[in-house]
Amino acid sequence: MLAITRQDNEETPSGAERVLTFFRDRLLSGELKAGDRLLGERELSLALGVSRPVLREALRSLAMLGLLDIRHGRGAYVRSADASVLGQALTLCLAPEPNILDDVLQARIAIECQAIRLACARASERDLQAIAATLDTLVDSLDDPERGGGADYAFHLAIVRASDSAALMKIYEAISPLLMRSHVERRRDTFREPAITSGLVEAHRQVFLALARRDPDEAERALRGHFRIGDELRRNNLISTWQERGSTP
Amino acid sequence: MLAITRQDNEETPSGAERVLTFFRDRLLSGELKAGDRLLGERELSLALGVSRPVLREALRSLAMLGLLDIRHGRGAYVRSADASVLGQALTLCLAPEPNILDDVLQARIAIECQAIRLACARASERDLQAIAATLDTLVDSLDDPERGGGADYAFHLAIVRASDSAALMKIYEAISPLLMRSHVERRRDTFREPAITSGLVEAHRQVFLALARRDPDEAERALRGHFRIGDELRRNNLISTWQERGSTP
DNA sequence: GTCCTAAAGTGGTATGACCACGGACTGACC
DNA sequence: GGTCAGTCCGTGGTCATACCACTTTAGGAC
Repeated sequence: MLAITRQDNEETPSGAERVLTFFRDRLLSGELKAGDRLLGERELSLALGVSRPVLREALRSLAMLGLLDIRHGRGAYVRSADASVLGQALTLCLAPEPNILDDVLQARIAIECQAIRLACARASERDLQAIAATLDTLVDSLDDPERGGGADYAFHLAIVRASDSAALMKIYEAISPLLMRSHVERRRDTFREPAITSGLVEAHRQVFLALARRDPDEAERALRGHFRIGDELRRNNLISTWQERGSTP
Repeated sequence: MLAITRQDNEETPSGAERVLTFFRDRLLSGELKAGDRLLGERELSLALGVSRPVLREALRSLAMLGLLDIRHGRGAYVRSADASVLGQALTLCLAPEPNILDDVLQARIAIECQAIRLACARASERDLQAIAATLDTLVDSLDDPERGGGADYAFHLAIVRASDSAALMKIYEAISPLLMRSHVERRRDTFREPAITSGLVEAHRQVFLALARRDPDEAERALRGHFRIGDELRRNNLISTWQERGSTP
């Protein structure tokens, strides 16, 4: 059901509902595909038998869900499925939860560990080359926190992409905004010392090698190890920060 | 950003935008919390300086995102974060993808495997008892496909819940609708013979025991084994179906 | 006290008009 | 002939107003 406010039993699908179901059906069935242009609001409202404000409410709602791209003076276009809406919805859903920025890492680990297993079986040579390229970028940008962070993300994203699973990819994109916020937040706690960064590269290399050898168990093990190390580093930094504060109140 | 159609640079936040950001901010900051009742549309439109149709567009959009519950004759209430919207958004995002009902199983495996690892560390005694209860239901409803399917889902859901990770839980709820469709679709391919069902119970029991022993590696191994067996069964059934069709065209 | 009814308040819809933006056509100018 | 400017048309964006449908509630009849 696209319409939220509805749970009654098949009465008269009041105007706005009709419009929503009308588009939902056509979007799900593929009759309306990305890039298609909708009729004008006036014609549509006439065709669907509703007033223009009602039609607009439905259209705006669909735009809010990221399904339509409505542009002033031009018209409404069907938008290609976009994970950004998912990310927004997830952010809003998880907003009231405590420690969500820590918790979202669990989802990240979940997706990536399964993705790398699939990637071991499905990754094409081009996928592997793409991942290797992100590794090169990672090495090149060790001293640049900004670029380095981007390369890090690109590496992990490339792995998920190599899994060739649309579901894993969409979910990963959906949690990406929260992942970014989490990453930014813990930048305050993590220092990139040379010893750490070199270890970081090595960890990524191990993950990549296991993947290139098409060894799922080893790849997942390496990946989990990589995550665990990062977690411990952050924890240690937090501890030492506390200790410093304790000694100099 | 809650508003999709906007990417320009800080011009005049046209009416509808103002309303959207107004509510988005108050929802994210917690100033508006679940259960709160909004002012009437007429008062709100007056207070925010927009016309009622515009105000309604924004309100309906928020309702579409599951953030508001608007009821005729009563008013608009802030809704507690609900994963059902996520599920709908995910369904619409994944609609154009081929074989999405198979692919969503990868996401399921990803979430559950990480969830059971966390559950090994975090599950309370009550969590374990809840999981055990679903196992009992599963055994009791072996001959009832309907109840059996429900018990099966309840078992896996209880594991995710025991992980005590809001993110994993929300995502699992989000993919649940697709999971259901997937389950229904492959009911046509899977026959529940006595030998299979007994094996099914045993597989679930092994998963539960490993979890109760708080052994993450073993628990994940058992869970992956359970998924793999189900996959192979389905594949074999498909093969035999094809062979039958081939022999009797 | 209980029940029914009517009024008030709420969201739902419709109409019509006007404004703002974008593109296309057409004309003049180079 | 090509290019640029202005105008016009179609589009979404907004507004005001009126009326309808549903829910609740308060008042009156019993």
